[in-house]
Amino acid sequence: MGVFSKTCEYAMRAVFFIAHKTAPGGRVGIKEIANGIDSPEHFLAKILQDLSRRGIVRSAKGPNGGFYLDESALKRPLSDIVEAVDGKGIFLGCGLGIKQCSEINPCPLHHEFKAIRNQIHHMMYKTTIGEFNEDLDLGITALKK
Amino acid sequence: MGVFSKTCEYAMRAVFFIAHKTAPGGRVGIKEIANGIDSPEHFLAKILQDLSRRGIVRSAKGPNGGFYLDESALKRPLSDIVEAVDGKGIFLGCGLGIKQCSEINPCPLHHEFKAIRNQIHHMMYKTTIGEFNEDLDLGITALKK
DNA sequence: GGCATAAAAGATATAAAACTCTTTTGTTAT
DNA sequence: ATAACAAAAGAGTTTTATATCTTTTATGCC
Ligand code: FES
Ligand code: FES
Repeated sequence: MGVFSKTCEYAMRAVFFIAHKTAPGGRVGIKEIANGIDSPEHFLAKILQDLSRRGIVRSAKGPNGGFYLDESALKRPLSDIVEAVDGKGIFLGCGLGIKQCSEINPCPLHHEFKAIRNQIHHMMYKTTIGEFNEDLDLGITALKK
Repeated sequence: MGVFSKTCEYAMRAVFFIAHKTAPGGRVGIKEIANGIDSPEHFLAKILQDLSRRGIVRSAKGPNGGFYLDESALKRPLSDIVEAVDGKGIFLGCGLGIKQCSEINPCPLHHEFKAIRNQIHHMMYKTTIGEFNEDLDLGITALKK
């Protein structure tokens, strides 16, 4: 696996996709999202259900239903999604897996690892869900392949 | 999970432990290692078997047997262990999980993620297996709790 | 040789993550 | 009201990661 779980990767890509597709208003259905980010449809549905319960995305059933975001969601940091799905472990845990990362009982990598871990956190925290809409529009960045 | 798999975490801690314990020569048994890094004994045995097959650690059966390292191993980069256990995915894969991380078809996080990923790689590559023996001796750093 | 030691190898077991399928519930439009 | 639509919920299955247990093989010592 990479740095994040597959579930988390799908979650992030899906949210970016929803942000992009519904920027002009409207909703986007699970099939289109799954297709747009190249993920298994039913599995993604589960993930989005969860994000919906946690208030990160919104959803509507029935005709013209689908997923969308409210205004405030676009300004949320990406770290909210990571924490919702994978927990805070990645931002706080020891690189060598000892029970408790601390200054008092540090592992050999502590100093250097902490710096990198904080950078990951910082990157995810300053990145907002909505900030890539333009790039996606222009095709400068992509969410699959 | 953290950045690395549990298997990989155990592997790194075990190798540091072996490096430390056998610095003066001799070998160290699986029980002592498992105890010293707080890991399940039989599971760790599997991991070390694997590292042994890959030539990262050495082992000897019978009385006074156990695990040890040859000279050159102490100078190996930690990244060798990570690659042996988790593969290169963590050093090369896309942060959002798209099939292929590339400059041509980058995901929204590509630029920033790549920088961090390279730092992880660099940290693991410049860190050698033997370089923490002194700190461990002095109790400045620890491999459990 | 015979015994003790200790890792290697093999076979399972358990749990968690990843993925699939079916049914239910709520919505909209006719 | 009913038919079509689309997500929610529930109940699986499959795969991968993690962990345990048992048997075999190699080594050193007497
Ligand atoms: S103790 Fe290992 S990273 Fe802090
Ligand atoms: S394409 Fe996502 S990190 Fe390079």
